[in-house]
This record gives sequence, structure tokens and C-alpha cells, in this order.
Amino acid sequence: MLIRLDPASPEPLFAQLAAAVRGAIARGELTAGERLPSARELAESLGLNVHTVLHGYQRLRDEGLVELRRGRGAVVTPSGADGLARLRHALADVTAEARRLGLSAGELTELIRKEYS
Amino acid sequence: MLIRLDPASPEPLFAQLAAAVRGAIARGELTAGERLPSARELAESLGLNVHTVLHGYQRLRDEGLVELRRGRGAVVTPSGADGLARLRHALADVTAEARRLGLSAGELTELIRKEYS
DNA sequence: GTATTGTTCTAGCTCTAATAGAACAACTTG
DNA sequence: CAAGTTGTTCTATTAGAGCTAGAACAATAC
Repeated sequence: MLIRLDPASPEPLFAQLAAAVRGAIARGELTAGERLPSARELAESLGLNVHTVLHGYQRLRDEGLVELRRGRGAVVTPSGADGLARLRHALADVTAEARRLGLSAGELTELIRKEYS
Repeated sequence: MLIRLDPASPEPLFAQLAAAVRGAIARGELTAGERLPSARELAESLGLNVHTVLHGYQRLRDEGLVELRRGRGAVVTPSGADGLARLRHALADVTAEARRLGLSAGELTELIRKEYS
């Protein structure tokens, strides 16, 4: 799993890291039961602090995508892997266009809610 | 145009303000050539600092949605209004397709949230 | 000419992100 | 059981963004 981070981005590093893992799960590059590198390992290889990596892992845990256990590390959950893989591509074009126009995720979802009602 | 801001949100106030205006344009509540309230006026009525409002306006200008001129204020550009209107139509197509496939609004917005992260 | 409005500048305050180091608790492995 | 691995928790510091504040300035409208 290749992870590239941009320190100059307004997006926090821990969030970029979480996003990278999330994307890998959605694309099927990481499957249920697979284990992520240990925080200390990944921090070393990415040139980050251990706490920053753990912060990202904890966000993924909050989203239900991975399980964290001491001594074992971070493991992809079945529910997380299943839920992500679906209609993601169908939305890619629209979200890219929306982002180009400066819309936030909140604004886009707001438009959708109105569209559905 | 009603603007509601949440100071407790992680989203910066200037960004929330820009988002509100953007949404109003996308929904057609603000049309090309229309003038926004002056920064000093809006700051007063929203309980914000003038600079915060101007920060939001400047973001909208960077996105090409409004023009800023001293003495005149912020005016919605034709190109900005058009672009957002187009997106709105594209979005209508996607939501129609999603509905045809049996997705709920919640599922769709959840996918978008992940797409943006 | 006068009022309005955005632009620019300095300044201070607060909060988040990121880093750093240390000790600790739970789990895995031999 | 013993040792190593890994996440958890704690305190602390640094850097930057966001927001507020006040002032002076420049372009436009009337």
C-alpha cells in the first residue's frame, strides 16, 4: 500500500493518512482481516511522529473501518471493507466537478437532500 | 438570503460564510449581477469581524463566483452562476440514477462524504 | 466633494496539528 | 512463564491558522 502525504496541504497529515487507508480499502487493495503496519513502523517509514499515525488510525477506528488492539495492531474489519467498495466510482466525476467549483461536501450533500425530497 | 453560522463547527467561519453564498447561487436564490451586502453591513448583522467577512468574499472571488470592487461591493458573476447551475443539473441526473438503483439519500451522502475526505 | 466599500498593514489571542519523550497495559510469540 | 510488540495515556513544546481589533489607504458611487 503506497501512501503519499502532502505536508503543505491544508488537510491535516493524520487525516490524509486515514484517507489513504480508506481509499485502499475502497479499491480493494486492503481486504477484511488484513493488518496495517504498526504505528511505529509506519511513522518511521513516512517520517512522521508515532502519535500522528495513531491519530489517523484512531479516526479509522471511529469510522468502524479498522480494529485496534495492543500487541496486534490495526486490522481491517469486514463491515468496513464491504461497505466501501460499492458506488464510489459512480460519484467520483460529480464530486470532482463539485470540488472544482468550490463546493464543500456539506453543500453537495445539502443539494442532494433537496433533490431527494 | 438567510445565513446561519456555527461558531462551534470545525469549519472556519469565513468558509461557512462562503459556503452559504455559494449554496444560494447554486440554488438560484442569487443570480448573476446581484449584489451581496457590504462586508461592514454583513459583519454587523452576523456579529462577525469585517475581516472575517472579507476573507469569505475573497475566497468567493478566488473561485470566480463574485467580483469585488471598492465602492460597489461584491457582485455575482455570470460564469459563476452558470457553472453552479450546470452542476445542479448534473447532480439531478446522478440522484435520479441513484434513486432508480434504490439508494437512500443517506447512503448517497455518506458515499460523497467519503469521496471528499 | 463626500460617503461608501474593498485593500492593506500591524498586532494579539486562541485553538489545532504535529512533534517529542516517557511510562503503562494488553496482546502475541517462543 | 518470559520477552517482545503494539496501542494507550500523559505532559510538554512548537508552529501555524483563524479570528478579532484598529487604523490608514484607494477606488468607486452618488
